[in-house]
Amino acid sequence: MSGPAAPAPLTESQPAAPRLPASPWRVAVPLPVPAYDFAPPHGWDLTDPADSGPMPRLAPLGCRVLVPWRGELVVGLVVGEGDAWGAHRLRETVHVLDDPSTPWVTPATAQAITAWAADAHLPAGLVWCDLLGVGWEAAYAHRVRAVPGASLTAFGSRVPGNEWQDAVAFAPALLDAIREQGLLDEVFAPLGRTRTVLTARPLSEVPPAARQVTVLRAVSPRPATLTPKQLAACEWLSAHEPQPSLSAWARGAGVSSGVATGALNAGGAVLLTELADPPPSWAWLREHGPAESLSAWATGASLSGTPLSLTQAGTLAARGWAAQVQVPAPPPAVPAPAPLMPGAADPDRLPEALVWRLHGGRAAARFRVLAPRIWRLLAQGRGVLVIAPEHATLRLAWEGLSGLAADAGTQAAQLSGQLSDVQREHTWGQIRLGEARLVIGSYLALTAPVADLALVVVLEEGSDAYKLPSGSRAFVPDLAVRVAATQDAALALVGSVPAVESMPHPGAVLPPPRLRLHVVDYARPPEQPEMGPLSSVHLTPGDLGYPLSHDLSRVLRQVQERGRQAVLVAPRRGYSALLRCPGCEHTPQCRNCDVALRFHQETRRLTCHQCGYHEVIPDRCDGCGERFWKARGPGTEWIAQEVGKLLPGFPVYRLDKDRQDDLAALQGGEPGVLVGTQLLLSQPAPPNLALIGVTLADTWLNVSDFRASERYHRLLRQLAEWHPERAPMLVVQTFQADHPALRVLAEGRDALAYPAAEERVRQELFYPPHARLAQIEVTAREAKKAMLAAQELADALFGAGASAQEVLGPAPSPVARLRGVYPYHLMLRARSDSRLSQLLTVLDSRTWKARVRVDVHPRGGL
DNA sequence: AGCACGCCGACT
DNA sequence: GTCGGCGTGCTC
Repeated sequence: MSGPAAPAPLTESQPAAPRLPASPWRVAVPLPVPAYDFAPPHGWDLTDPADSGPMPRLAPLGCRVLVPWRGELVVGLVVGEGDAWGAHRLRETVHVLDDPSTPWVTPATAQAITAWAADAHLPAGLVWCDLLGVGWEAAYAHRVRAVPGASLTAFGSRVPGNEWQDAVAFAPALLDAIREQGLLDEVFAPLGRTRTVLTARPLSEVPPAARQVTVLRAVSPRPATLTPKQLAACEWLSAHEPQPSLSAWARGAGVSSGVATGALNAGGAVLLTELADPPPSWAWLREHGPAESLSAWATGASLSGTPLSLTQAGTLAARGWAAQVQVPAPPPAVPAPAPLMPGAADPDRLPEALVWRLHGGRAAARFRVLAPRIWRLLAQGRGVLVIAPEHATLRLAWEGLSGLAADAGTQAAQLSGQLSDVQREHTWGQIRLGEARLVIGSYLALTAPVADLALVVVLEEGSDAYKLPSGSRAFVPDLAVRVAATQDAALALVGSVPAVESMPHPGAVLPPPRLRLHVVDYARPPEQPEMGPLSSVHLTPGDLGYPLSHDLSRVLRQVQERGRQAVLVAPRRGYSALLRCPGCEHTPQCRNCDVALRFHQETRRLTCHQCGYHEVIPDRCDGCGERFWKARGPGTEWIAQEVGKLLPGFPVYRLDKDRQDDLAALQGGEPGVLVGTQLLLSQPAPPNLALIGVTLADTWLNVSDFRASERYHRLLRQLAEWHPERAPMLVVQTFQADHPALRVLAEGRDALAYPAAEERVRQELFYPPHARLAQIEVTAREAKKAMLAAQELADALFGAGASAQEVLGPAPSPVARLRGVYPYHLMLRARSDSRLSQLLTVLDSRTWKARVRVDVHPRGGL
């Protein structure tokens, strides 16, 4: 390849020593397909400036490349070396986008993620598409020509010639056909980010037509034929010339326009075409410009005393006084680091193990303990990556840690979906060039090319938010383990409470935050359940009060009296979990899924929380024609309504997926009650918080998932440390007041108590961390088809030597029908990752009669 | 994922 | 006679 702008890694070929051919490259494209092999670009193995021996150049691992894909060029990531050249004739990589000395992704990370994808039996492209959030959209100028001496007439009439031409002039498929024959020369040049601005065009470049004006000037000597009035007008004109128009002249001279016309016709004045003075707004733009837009020009000029309307600005620009030019865009604004905390250089008392944990206390306290370690590593010139599961944790981490970077001689960079694409791209560049060595972000930061990575911190490693909802269903902490291990970096698990899986690692624990806990035990009411009014019938066990117990109501009234703040956590959004006919017990169901429809009172709708299907509330019961419904299982709407009845006149706010009230007053310290779902924890705690109520804790336990109680315990711990200083009263209403996940809090035990107990249970039951799980999901439109395919799969597994302990199921999904399909689940349970991967190879042994999907390390029932 | 190919029901 | 449903297969 040659040309004016040869791409970075390619130089003119030198007289080559005998060389082995380079291996193919394995390239992941952002599609749910495996990584495919491509040949290196033409000439790649001939031209390594750094090396003269008979070795092929290595694959540019972690670099982005352009590869031909279905007749077009797509961005791919080099994730490994391909198999030795097989029978398949490989297409060539067209271009390497990144300089191999600063790859887009750290080569070790590229391998770690790809290896995980292989172990999970997922296509590499699917995993990379999920995890690499920035870089797939490369902006480049692309020019083509025919290879010198080649004739492209066989490809048609509109084909590249011998001169370089912009590739957009040709159909991608045509170019690819020529490319495949080796007859296309191509050059690529990266395009920087630009913006369009308005500048004042230099006078010499303003079109002459724009500058010319017709003006009136007096003629001297004055013709003798002028009337007295015409003469006076001409005298005035000679003192005030040039005049732009007859009417302006007449007005100025104080005569009628007839007199002026007459004077002109009599030869007392002439119309001349002259070069005008540039308009003042042009001069303004030349001095103060460039302007971002027409309106910016108009307002800017007007503000500094040069009146300019938007239409005038438009006219001037159209006539050529201003030009639109592309200028390099300035770097986007990125989040500012927090001020430096004191104590960063304090002694570091944290474990030195390869994997360790730090839990308990409050977030700020954990970051204070963590800071000396991070500071030390940064000061040594190494890199640190901090991963948070959601925005609230990310914000706290940024506040608590980002200040360390400046003091340790580097920068902190934030990477999350909160930022714009442009911001993320800019930040990625800073990280890639080693300018920012402290990276704090969401899962999108996991593949960031952090220089000399020494430590990966996973915050709240047990959080379900780490389970990616999209195709790969990856659990981010699993990948963080791999990323850290391949780079010999340590892994720290830091959060309010350790995941049960973290317990085997060494660690530190901070004392639990102060807690005032009150448990309302619904299971121990006086005998004789008593029938109440409609909204509080069956579920009311005795007279404890439902859904707000008398105890909770009493504290809520105190909150109102004292002008404080309270938060109520409801287990679901909407008004109620379901509607039931009091006559025949019929419950409206979703038409696509086997679940009851949720009742939303505000929209008067029944909605499926699985698939989004909704309908208006039926007038009468399908089964018996009854006209009234009974609501069961209170949600946020119901709770908020009860609070409104209990505390008349007291502000009630709501926060869930359906409704996000403006919480400015509450965050400013004004009194009120906030009712919401778990989404509440994504907000800072209101400053005057005196009470947190959990309206029905049992909902977190009634989930068919072995992690349900762990999740419930984590929720309680997070609520307990939510407020950064205070210890609000935590009121938990439950039918299971003796549940150990709750009891350890009541007993003031530390963050390890419950996970440690749970780990012992898991050991007996052969569950994580003592086993590795993978769920195989088999789905089909007919239940029987899915069931039979799942059974065949199970038989194949047993045939391949799986034991009865290793294969659980198949069983229908907890929701038997979802979005119109029937999922069946098969759980694999192995001693080790390698055994699990070995069992999973059975999936690839043949094709199955239903859709099969693997979820390694599944979490959550639904 | 997208896009082709391919085989069976309701219509200009 | 065709248009169009989505099942299956392929992408280096």
